[in-house]
Amino acid sequence: MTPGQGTQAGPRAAFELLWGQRSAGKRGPRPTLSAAEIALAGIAVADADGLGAVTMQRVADDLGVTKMALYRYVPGKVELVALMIDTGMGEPPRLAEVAGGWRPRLRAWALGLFELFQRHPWTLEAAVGVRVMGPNELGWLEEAVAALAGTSLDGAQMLDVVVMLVGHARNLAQQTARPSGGSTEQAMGEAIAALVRGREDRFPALATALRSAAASGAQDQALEFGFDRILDGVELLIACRA
Amino acid sequence: MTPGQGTQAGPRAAFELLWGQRSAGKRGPRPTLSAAEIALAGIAVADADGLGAVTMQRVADDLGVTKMALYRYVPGKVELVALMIDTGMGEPPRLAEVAGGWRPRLRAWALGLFELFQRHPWTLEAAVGVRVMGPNELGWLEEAVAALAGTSLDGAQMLDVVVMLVGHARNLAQQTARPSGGSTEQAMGEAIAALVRGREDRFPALATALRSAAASGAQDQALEFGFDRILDGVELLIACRA
DNA sequence: CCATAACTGTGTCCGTTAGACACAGTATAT
DNA sequence: ATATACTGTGTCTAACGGACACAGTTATGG
Repeated sequence: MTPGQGTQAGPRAAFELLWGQRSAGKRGPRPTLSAAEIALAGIAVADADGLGAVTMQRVADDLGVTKMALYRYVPGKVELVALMIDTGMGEPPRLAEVAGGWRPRLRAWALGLFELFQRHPWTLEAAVGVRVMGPNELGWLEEAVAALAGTSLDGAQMLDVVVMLVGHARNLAQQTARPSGGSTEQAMGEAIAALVRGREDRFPALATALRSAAASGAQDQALEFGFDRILDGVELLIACRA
Repeated sequence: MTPGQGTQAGPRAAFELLWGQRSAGKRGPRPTLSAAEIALAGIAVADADGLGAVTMQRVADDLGVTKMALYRYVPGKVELVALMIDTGMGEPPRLAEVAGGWRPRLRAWALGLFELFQRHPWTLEAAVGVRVMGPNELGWLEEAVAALAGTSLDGAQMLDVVVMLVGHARNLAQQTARPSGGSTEQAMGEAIAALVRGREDRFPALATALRSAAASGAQDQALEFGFDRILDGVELLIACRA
């Protein structure tokens, strides 16, 4: 797409990289790198300077090799980013150790996902659109569905609940992302308030809501608030089905 | 960021483009274009061939001018994309005409947002991270908050509810996006099922959930399901506060 | 023990991208 | 009529992802 029309590899190559194991033919010089190392270097770059700074050149420089050497381990940049995402997710949390049934477990799961998005903000812009999920990402999904296994929900509903939680964690991480320390309510509130100021006639409801929010001083509860509402709704459904 | 280090204009330029009015000095030749026209051309390109195809060159070609002519109206590409987003949103829906109080109104609002994401899928990858909101985007927000104006919620809670709905609509549009007609449950379900197949031992809960979902045959209810759960939770809160 | 075959990393090249800048043409105000 | 402000164009650059040929390295088969 972007430059040079790229390799028309398609999602096939990404699948092989994420799920296939290195067959490791034995002949030839020892590989000085591995796809995992490259992914880690890319993650380091993305964490430090954003996804835009992740360049084959930059990653190669940080690893002390030439840009083209990376293509021995990684089919292309999109596949590298896909591997970065799955590597950055890491092992899914062990929810079986969380006591209290499905609700505290799902809550811990969603909170962990949110913290992950905060730790690696670039995943928000990297993991968009239809893409191939990796083993770790699927493992996260498995854990969440497993937490709902005992309930009266059917399979489709379980998946829908998980999608809801992902959406909320993701969307909230997105707004609390960049400006170096600004918290959720603060970042969003101040940005919007600055726009509404002087235009209260065009946005009256928004203006009063912002005044009320600023007066009550309650901050950074959007994440918890959303989880509470969603889980309340789910609990209601579970109760109705029993 | 990406190439050529770009203009270090910052969000200032985006704000001017989105909120400032063209002062329109009178001397010189008639401008053959306007920022709005350029944004519409960019939207057409993005709708047809994706955000990756939106190039200054491509947009300029479609408008019958040179690439550099665009820079007379638009500070740079990021500002153009910002204007594309706000233009693509269009006028916010008139919720006052929806009968039945806050719940049907919020539902209609969120559904409209979802349809908008489906109509312009590129907004999903364009509108990430902290960015300057435009007048239309703020107008959408105003409508949603206004729908909640009569309830017992305080300002911060109203904003939190809206954030939740945005997150769900966005996240769901993201999964039903590309593969040309694949519906939500189908697209996500089939993609995941293909990965789980042959690995049922690693993802047991997921495997049974997928089997159950496939058996029940219920499809494309993830959107409605999420809205119902969220609004149930909100209704519960409103009832508790009264 | 040696030759072959497979594998690795490097250098060079290409097309495309966003944007800078100087220039020529045009329409209005004085 | 002339100066001034504005428009669109052509040319240039740095950086990007990726193709490709090549030289160096190591395990394997004879």
